[in-house]
Amino acid sequence: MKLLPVPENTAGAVALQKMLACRIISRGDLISPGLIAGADVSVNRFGKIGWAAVVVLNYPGLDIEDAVVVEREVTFPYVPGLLSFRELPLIVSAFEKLRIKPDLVIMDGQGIAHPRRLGLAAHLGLVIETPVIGCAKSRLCGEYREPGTIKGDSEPLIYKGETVGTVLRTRDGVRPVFVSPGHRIGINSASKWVLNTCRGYRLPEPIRQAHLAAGRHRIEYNIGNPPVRRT
DNA sequence: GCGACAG
DNA sequence: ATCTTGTCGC
Repeated sequence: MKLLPVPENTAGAVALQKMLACRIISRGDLISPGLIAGADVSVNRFGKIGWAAVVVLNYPGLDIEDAVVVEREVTFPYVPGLLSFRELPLIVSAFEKLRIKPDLVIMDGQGIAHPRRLGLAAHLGLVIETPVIGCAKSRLCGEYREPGTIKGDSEPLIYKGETVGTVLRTRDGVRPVFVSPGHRIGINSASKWVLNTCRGYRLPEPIRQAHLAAGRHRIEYNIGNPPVRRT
């Protein structure tokens, strides 16, 4: 089956998600992933062009070993719950250009903490057949109690009576992040590796570096293509 | 019908 | 996501 088609409409996209979700493996642990990648997408103001960045870091050093940024037109609109159809084409093509393949990926967005259990990170895991963790900056679905205020404090994220992820404080006094398995990793291991790759900032280093890389390319584009202005 | 709603 | 400088707080 085609894992990432261009959906005819939202109904088709939803139907595909329901079929793919049953393939997700949300269990397992990783003992020592020597290479951890971060992925993120930046889209310009009009949602016309996007930049997908994938940065591979070694662990535990977290030095950059490889980085790829892909620039491409974004076609699918942003619809809550259907984000993967908008961003995955870019992300996947960036992964294909990577010289070094990571043992684990941390992706900006939800994993199985999704209405149909197929958030961006889960969908990515199926496509690249690699362990992926979803680490989102805000909630899409599910309920939770506010975790303690200290780095490492956490609370389960529960959706329809089922624990789908972890609300995790990655730094003292900042808003928590929403961690959930994407594919080939369990809930506990997912939050463990997010915490292990946090170095003084709210977001784990792999995602932070990917975000920075994508942003740099967007700036370059803006310099070469000055925005038209009205006087 | 109403509110919620990753990026 | 993006538009954006200074500013309040640990």
